This record gives sequence, C-alpha cells and structure tokens, in this order.
Amino acid sequence: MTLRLTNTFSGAKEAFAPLDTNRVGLYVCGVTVYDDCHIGHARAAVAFDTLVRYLRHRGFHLTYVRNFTDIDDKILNRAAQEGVDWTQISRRYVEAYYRDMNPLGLVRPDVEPRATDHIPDMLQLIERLVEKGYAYAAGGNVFFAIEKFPAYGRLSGKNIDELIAGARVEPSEEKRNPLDFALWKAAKPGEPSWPSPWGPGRPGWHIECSAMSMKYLGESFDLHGGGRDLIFPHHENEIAQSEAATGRPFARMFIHNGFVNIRSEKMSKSEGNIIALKDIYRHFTPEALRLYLLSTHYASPLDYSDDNLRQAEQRTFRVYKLLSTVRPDLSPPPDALDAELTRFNDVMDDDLNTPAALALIAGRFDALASDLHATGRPRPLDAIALARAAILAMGAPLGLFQADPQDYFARVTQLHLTQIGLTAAAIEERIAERTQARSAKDWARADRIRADLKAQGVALEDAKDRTTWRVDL
RNA sequence: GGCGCGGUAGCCAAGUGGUAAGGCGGCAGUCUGCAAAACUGCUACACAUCGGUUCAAUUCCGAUCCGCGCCUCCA
Repeated sequence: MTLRLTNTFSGAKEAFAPLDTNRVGLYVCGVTVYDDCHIGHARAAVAFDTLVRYLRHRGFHLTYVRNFTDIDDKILNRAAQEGVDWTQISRRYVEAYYRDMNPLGLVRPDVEPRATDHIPDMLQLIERLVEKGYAYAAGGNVFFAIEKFPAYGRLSGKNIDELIAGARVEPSEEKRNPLDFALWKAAKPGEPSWPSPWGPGRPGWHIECSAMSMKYLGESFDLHGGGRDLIFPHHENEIAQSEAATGRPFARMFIHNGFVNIRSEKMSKSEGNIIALKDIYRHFTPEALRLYLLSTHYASPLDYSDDNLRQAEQRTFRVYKLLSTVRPDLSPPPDALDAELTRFNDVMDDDLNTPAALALIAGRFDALASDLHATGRPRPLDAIALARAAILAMGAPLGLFQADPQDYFARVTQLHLTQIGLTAAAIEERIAERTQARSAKDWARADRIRADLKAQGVALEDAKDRTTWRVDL
C-alpha cells in the first residue's frame, strides 16, 4: 500500500507521490511568538511530528521546515502592554515554545526559520510580484491584487464575489479590492521597521511563509501543513502570492489538523478557555498528553477532557509497567517484526490512522501480558520478545513508549507527590506503621491507613513479603 | 447568508456495500486477612431521523434535525 493523505485541495485522501522521492519537503506553519503554548499548539505539533516520523519510517528522505513568526501585530501589542522592546517578547516566547513543546518529544525540524531573518527574501518576492503586476504600492504599503490571480479561493473553496459581498474587512482607502492583502506594511510611528523600496515598513503576515518555504524547499514542494484555521486566508494567500511570483505550482498537498475544543467550543483567546501546556504538565506527563492526542484522528475535532487525559496517563503507566517486566536481553529473530510492521504501515498509510495503530499496539500489549503470566506452560520467550519489540517498533513512529520505564515512573510519581503534597519518606513511614498493624492482625488499623493514603492519592499494594506503593493516577 | 465538517454502545474512538476495531467503565473468577495491582472470562437494545438506489446500507444519494468550524487574529 502507499501512503494516502487528505489533501485540503480536494478534501479527499490522495496518494502521496512526492516530486522527488529523494528529497521530500514539508513546511509547517509554526507559531507567532507572543504567548505560552496551549494544547491546540500541542495537537498541531504532535500531528505533524507524527507525519514526519512516519514519512521517515517509510523511508522518505524528508526536509522538515517549521517557522517562527517573530514580527507581528500581536507581538507589538504585547510589547506595548508590558512596556518592553518587542524583541524581548519574541525572544521570550521562542524560549517558551521550546520549554512547552520539547517535553512532547518532538523531532526537531531541519530548519526553523524566523521571519525577521528573512526580510531580504520577502522583499525580493514582493518586488517580483510588483514587477509582474500582481501587487501594487499604496501609501508605503504593498498589496496583493487578488483579482489578478484567477485561482484565488481554490484551496478554501471560496467564491471571490461572495467573499467580497460578505467581507467583514474594513474597506481600506488604499486597497483596490477589500480582499487584497498586505505584502508590506508601512511603518507607523514607533514601530519597528526595515528599509524597502516603498519606504520603511514590515512584512505582512503571509509573505514570510512563501519566502521561507520556497527558500528552503524550492518553488514547488510536496507538503504544507498547519491548523485548519490557516486554510483561509493564510494558506490561500500564500498560494496566490507564491504561484503568482513563480508561475509554478506551490505546495502540492495541504494537510490541516483539527482543533481542540473545550465543551464542544473552539478554544480561543476570545472565549477565554485556553488550556496552557504548562498547566497540563502540572497534572499529567507529556507522554500521556501525546497518547491522548493520538487517540483521535488528527483531522477530527478533539473535545478536551481531563478525564480522558487521565485515562491516557493510566494507559501509559500500564504499558511501561508491562514493558519493564520483560527481561531486557530478550530480542526477537531478525525478520519476525515484518508482519507486525506491515499491519501497522497499512493502517498508518490510510491518512495516519493513529487510533487504529494504537489498537494494534493494544493487541500486542494483551498478548505480551498474557504470555508473561503464562501458568502451567513454559513462558513463550520468543513470543514475549516479539510482542515487546512490536510495541516498541510501532510506538517509535508515534513517539510513544520509547522512554526508560523507570524514568517515566519517576516522573509521574514526582508529579503526583508534588500535587498531593506528600513525600516518599512520609508514605514509607505510614507503610511501616501499617506493616506493624498487619503483623498484629489489627486489620481495622491497617485498612484505615490504607484508606487514608488512598484518599490522598497513594495506592498500596501488598505483595507476599512487602508492601509497595504507587501514585493513584 | 456563502463554504465545509461531524452525529457509532455509559464515556472516548476506528471502520466497512453483506449486521461493526480498540481503550475506559461495568460484572464475575483467580490471587489476597480484606483489598489493590495483575491475569482470565463476560458484558453492552451502538451506527441521529425519514426517504431513495441496491439482492443487501451504518457505509452510496436526497431531505430533515442537532452540534461545530471557516468567511476577522488564531494550531
């Protein structure tokens, strides 16, 4: 089977056939750095990270580019609010991006271009558009004339006349058409600016992605991605300005991830229902979040729920617990994994069906658990080795289950102890107390201690010779 | 208003022209002082509604209802 992906141009799954199998290009619209990352950013990042991992798993030689928008109205507004230089804001939130996103185990893009490092590239592109008659200068601004580009609306399926009729855009005196968009914005007093043939100013939002994607991936490349909300106008405008300038097709496939909703409503600044990653991480491990995000297909809406995230944490815990019980020296015969991976590839080839892939992992999990608990028969070591290897091999393109189980346990335990305000020493003390009660057969007292700890979020497990504890997820 | 997406068991969530993965939950068993964990088995009247096409539809087509998104910054 070949990989099929939903292409926004057609709305249908299409076979992924790169221009050149030796050099597949993917450009993903990153973030504007003016605030902390939220769970929606995480979803987009994980979706495209999975695409990257899977493409490489399938043998494609991929160049992955993801930008930072580091000059923008929102950044300037925030700087003005705080009374600091705008570069402080952009620098701070690039750092915040890595702080929030690195824990998710994201593959680092090959290139992470920043808009402000590419002003000359953008100016060149704008000049080309002006020369070709697709853009016009007005009052120090430069606008793209959408009526010069007949294919405008092709990605988003919008009809230009209807857009104009229903445009909520304030008609600007400088724009010939209300839908024309800024390639270059004249500097207002006090704003940062760069020199240009049209006077000092700064780039419009869309031009950076055209300039940077084509610079690193070529004028035509394979894949371009981002959140659904970028379809219009951002990606529509990128296509228009890029194809107008080069006369060649821009990205061949557009891939868009669905939103994270809160109680069925879109999470957004204006709704005030943003869930920041740093807040999630106070309660859950990044890997559980990743598993949670992958349990829904990337293009579908995902209704955020604490409870489902907790289930993902429990699931992660169980998988690591099982993996940690397998002897580390066991390994399967060389080609034994092929059949497993074929099944995995088949479901992932179908538009990255991660829920189905997770079901396959669940199947291997059950087999492994069952074999490890084999009673009345010799432990099937080959099957055990194979099942574990399969879980790890299928987990790799998903970015799951690759950590050292002990590291995961340490992290999740520390997280919860911090939350509930208990220390390991305090728990051990209570256990010692209870062990005494138990040897005295004072079951009431022993059970009370156990119930107390349970109420605080610590579960006790009595083994033959000793009592262990774990955080109650 | 224009364009688009979705409605699958208690919850989450795949999928298919021939009565439907997986997870969570629930129930029972083994184990245990009792539990928990783990394993084993079981569980569910699930495919929004109404028509149509078809030998056969949850899967295709149409309509209806409901929910959501984009059209303005937004992952």
